[in-house]
Amino acid sequence: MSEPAIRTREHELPARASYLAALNPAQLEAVEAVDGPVLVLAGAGTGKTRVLTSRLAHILITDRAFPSQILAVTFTNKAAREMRERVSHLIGRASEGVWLGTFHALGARILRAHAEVVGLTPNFTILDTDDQLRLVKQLVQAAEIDDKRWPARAVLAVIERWKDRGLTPDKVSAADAGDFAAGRMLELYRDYQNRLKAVNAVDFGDLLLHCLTLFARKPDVLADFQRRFKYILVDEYQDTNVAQYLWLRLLAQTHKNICCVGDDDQSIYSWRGAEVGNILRFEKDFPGARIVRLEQNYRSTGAILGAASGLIANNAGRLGKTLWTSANGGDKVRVRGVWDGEEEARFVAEQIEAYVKAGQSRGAIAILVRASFQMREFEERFITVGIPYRVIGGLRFYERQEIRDAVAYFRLLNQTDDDLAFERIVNLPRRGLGDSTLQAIHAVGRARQVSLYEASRILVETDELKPQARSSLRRFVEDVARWRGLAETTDHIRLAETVLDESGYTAMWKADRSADAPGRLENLKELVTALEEFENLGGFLEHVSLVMDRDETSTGDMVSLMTLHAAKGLEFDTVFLPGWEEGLFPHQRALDEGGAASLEEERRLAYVGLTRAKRQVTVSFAANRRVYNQWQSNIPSRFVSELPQDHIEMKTSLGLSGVREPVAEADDSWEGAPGRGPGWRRLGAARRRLADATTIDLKPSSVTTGNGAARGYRSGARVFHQKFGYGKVLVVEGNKLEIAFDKAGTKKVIDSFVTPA
DNA sequence: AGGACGGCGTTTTTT
DNA sequence: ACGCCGTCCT
Repeated sequence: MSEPAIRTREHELPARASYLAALNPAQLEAVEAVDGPVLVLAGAGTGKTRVLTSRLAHILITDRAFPSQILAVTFTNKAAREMRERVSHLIGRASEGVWLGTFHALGARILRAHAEVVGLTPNFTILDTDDQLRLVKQLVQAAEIDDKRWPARAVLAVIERWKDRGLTPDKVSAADAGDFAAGRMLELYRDYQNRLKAVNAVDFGDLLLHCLTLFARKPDVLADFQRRFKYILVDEYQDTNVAQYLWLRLLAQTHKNICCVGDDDQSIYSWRGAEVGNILRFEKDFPGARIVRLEQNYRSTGAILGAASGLIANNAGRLGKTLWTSANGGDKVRVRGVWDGEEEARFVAEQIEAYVKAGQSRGAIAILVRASFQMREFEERFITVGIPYRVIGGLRFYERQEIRDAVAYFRLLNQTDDDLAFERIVNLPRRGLGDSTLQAIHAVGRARQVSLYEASRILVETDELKPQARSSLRRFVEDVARWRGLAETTDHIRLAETVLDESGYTAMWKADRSADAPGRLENLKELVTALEEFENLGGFLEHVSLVMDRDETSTGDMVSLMTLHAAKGLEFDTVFLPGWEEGLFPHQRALDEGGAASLEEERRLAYVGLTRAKRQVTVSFAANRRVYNQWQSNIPSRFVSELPQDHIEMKTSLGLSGVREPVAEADDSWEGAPGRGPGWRRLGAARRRLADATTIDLKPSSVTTGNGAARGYRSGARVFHQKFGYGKVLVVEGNKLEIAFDKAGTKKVIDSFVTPA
């Protein structure tokens, strides 16, 4: 330790000893090097979270700083939560007071305290993507730019990339702007920022960008923070964008005790502004920085590590790490070629059944795909044979339509200036306030320079609107006013219930006959329940837009299905990596648009996939795949041939060009599926295979999965299925049902997956 | 205001 | 093929 005068309270010594004793030499170095800048290059599975949490705990336990003098930044709420829990565990009490959170949550906290400096009030709204897009679309149209050629999505993407780079409109150069949006991109960016300010709102990028502006405008405020944060810790440093990097660099200037943990080989988010360059230039920015490499992997077998290392070695410009493990050997990475996507799904399902039969828990198995459309084939297969699974990723709670609608009501009550919220709900449920009414409101708003809500109040006092629209709008305005009044006397939970009820919003979903309406009502209930943890609507709104993430606590022993991106940071005993075909993985679009750099990012993605596995990996590729309902032939991914021979075991058959393997007998190509169907090498063309697909039936063993004693469904019965919604039973075959779903078409399903409707 | 029809896009996604 | 969006029609 560099400072000898560290005093440690007696009673904490044992704890201290134990948490340090649990570290390997490199980890210990990273934890104990608390003073001065440190970059920890942490390979996959080398215990980076342990290092971060131990380091934070170490700073607290050795009394180097008060909790409030520590800034610990993560990218996701999940990571923040985990870090808080683990630190609490290490120090034996709650880690309260530490500035621990995501970049955006911490940015918001700083910004709310000084909102006026950037022209906002402290109760500013944080917009979601929906709002952003609607706003941009309005601006593009107002500027009379062809929105077919320059869709809002693309315009917004440019704005966000600028924000990622820390560029406010005045910092964007003409060259940067280019001829995008008919050369008026910069103008649009300005308009966008002005509109946000006018409605007292920010987007996610602003949470950091406005901080930078604040720091530049108020050196004293910056100096306060710089002095306050004696120690800074950053997780997933390879994912930081320029704005985040600048934010960190500024805050670290006084004490320079910044510790960034990252892995350049796991940088997979450049497409949303992440700069691997940040990690590569760390030493330059923080002279004298100490670099610690964590190279001992505690997760995977030697075979898996060997395969992954061999693959990633094909990338240039790495900082370079040599992962090693004491768990040498292990099963080789299995590589399987199959005929088409359906067969791939069937193969994976059979393998999973075999693993489960052999005693493996389903929760320890994951299928990691490149693109989410690949999931469908697996889901269908799993449903058919009754393998319980869960999809990780997808819609977050806040992104659900009904939640956004409800939140828009709350936002309007919180701040009547929130025009975007107003627009969203003024006619939801339908109140007969259509385009013409909305236009009239907009006109008044523009003329008087007031919010849409204010404009509506003015408008209902005139006779400009037709009587019907006028009374309807008056009713809405009065409702909002009443609810706002109610907020003075009632708690926010009652208020929320009242609003959702009196607005007719709940009734709207109750009247909806579609399959997902009951679920939406459930979600609304959950939303109200979530309110209980907050003192007021404002705090709740912050939480809902910044913190509340998807509900992934669904219980049960289930196989996980997710994209490779969603898998970062997770680990499983057994991992399936399907779809390793040129064009899909690496994805054609990455190859077309990003050149060599994108190919390397795809390769890192493959590396991330492989290193998720502790014990077994199965890579697979299909010769044919239906893409947008057209059959497409593919060759195996170049990544397949980049896997070192010694660590893989490949089985495939004739007909897959680009594979150097000898022809294997069809039957022994398939472990766990002896004697199944004719090997496809004997089939001529895709057409024949198509005909064949319907004749290959379920293996009897497959059908017994699930808890499926006969449930006595009869044909004609109405049933409900978690994923497919309502439907009618057509055929009953043992515990297999053929069901015509109202929305999802006709499917075969195991009876235990449906309930009587 | 709301349903019907046609055109388009269709990698990855946190906050 | 499909679903979403925008436009057009009733």
